[in-house]
Amino acid sequence: LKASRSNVPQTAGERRRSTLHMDRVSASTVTRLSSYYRILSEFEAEKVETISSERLAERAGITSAQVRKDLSSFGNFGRRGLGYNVRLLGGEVGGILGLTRKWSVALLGAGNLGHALFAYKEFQKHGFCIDYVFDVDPAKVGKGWDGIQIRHFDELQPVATKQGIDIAIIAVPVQEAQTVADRAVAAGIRAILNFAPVKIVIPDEVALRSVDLSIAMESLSYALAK
Amino acid sequence: LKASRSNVPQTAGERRRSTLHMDRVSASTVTRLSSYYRILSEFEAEKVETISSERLAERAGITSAQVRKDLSSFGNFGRRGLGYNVRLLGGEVGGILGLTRKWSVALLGAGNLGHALFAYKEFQKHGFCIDYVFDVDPAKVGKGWDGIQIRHFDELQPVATKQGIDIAIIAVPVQEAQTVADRAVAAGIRAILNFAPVKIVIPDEVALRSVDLSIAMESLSYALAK
DNA sequence: AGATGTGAAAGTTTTCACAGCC
DNA sequence: GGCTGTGAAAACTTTCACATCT
Repeated sequence: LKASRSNVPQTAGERRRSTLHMDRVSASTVTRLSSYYRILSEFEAEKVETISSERLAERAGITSAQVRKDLSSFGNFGRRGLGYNVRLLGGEVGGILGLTRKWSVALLGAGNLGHALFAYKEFQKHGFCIDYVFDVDPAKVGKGWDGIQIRHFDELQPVATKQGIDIAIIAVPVQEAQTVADRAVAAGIRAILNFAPVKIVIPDEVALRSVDLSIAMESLSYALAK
Repeated sequence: LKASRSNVPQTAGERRRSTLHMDRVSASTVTRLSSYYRILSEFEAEKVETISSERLAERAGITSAQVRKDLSSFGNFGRRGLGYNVRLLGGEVGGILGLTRKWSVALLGAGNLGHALFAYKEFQKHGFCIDYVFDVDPAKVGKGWDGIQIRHFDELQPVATKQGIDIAIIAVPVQEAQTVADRAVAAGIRAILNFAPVKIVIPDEVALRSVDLSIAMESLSYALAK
């Protein structure tokens, strides 16, 4: 989208180094960053202080060159001859991924999948705490999970406006997914994680990621069928 | 792995066309195949008989050249000037993905996530029916979901040997994931779908796909943080 | 005319390999 | 000696564009 800055002369004052690096980062790099973050937490728990790209790569199941390239898109975090400081690098990666600040998350759909996501420990561990749950089913609205009350979908807009919601998780049946996404966008939500197996169309400025559970399954089926 | 055939002269008699095509197919192609399959089912439900790569691409949100390239790795399914027959192509794609035969699936871990996967409609719709559920928790073992009894993990090996299990879904906590995977492999299971956010190490001949729910979330967080 | 199937071109991602610093 | 950071090469993926068939 935006032109790479490397050939744009720095006009209005020098920018900070760390921001200089971010030309255009691929989705796979961001995905790997998540796994580096998890691995760094593991090493930190194991009281390891310093780590080489080689050892980080080993745990991630990739090459050390890949690790260094990925990290180098964001800055120079290592020290030649030594490696990376585990705690410092963890902090940097966490910062890049936006895990140092708290995001307000709303769960749209309180069915089986919704409940599993609500209870999913890893979300909490990484600072994603589901603050609001919405559904249309009168049998569910008003009930609570772990102290969080399930609200009616009609409250999405007012809650988003008053309290602010950063991320919406769509966990409704396929047929309703697009409508629910539209309402989330209308409510001003800027990021959507979609679990319904359907292509959601929303404006470009809203971030969208989809997780399709069947696709992984079908890829296995393909592997077996060969 | 295998050399491309294009420059290998056909020596010992003509091979069948459809098998000739499969050199080495990328993971992204297989992923897109899943989405073509879903879209073709939709078109079939809409009573559309013939479809062009252009219209298929439009629904999938990609280019028509991509659709044609993907399909051409498996055979010549279209007719020039006309397009593809929806029902026939659906059958071909389903066959390629191994969706025409029934796979026996075991769910390992009967927690929240396990339950959501067990109840997940899309798996059933695509012919993946969970036949067995295993857990270690004595409070769960012996109880049943929808007529399927939860068994103790120790029964995995005998059940796999006697009844045969094609695919194991790992839905246990991170710490136990590797152990559970090892036991699945030891029981002779050839395909594993892992939901624990950890790198599982198993022999190459066992197919493994991992779905990490946090990674999609962190990718959104990254997008918001920019 | 209309749309596929496919080489060749363009673009992207990964790996190599080594200069440069600790 | 050890290990990062990074241009250049290799590998892979997507798009173009057109010959080919109905």
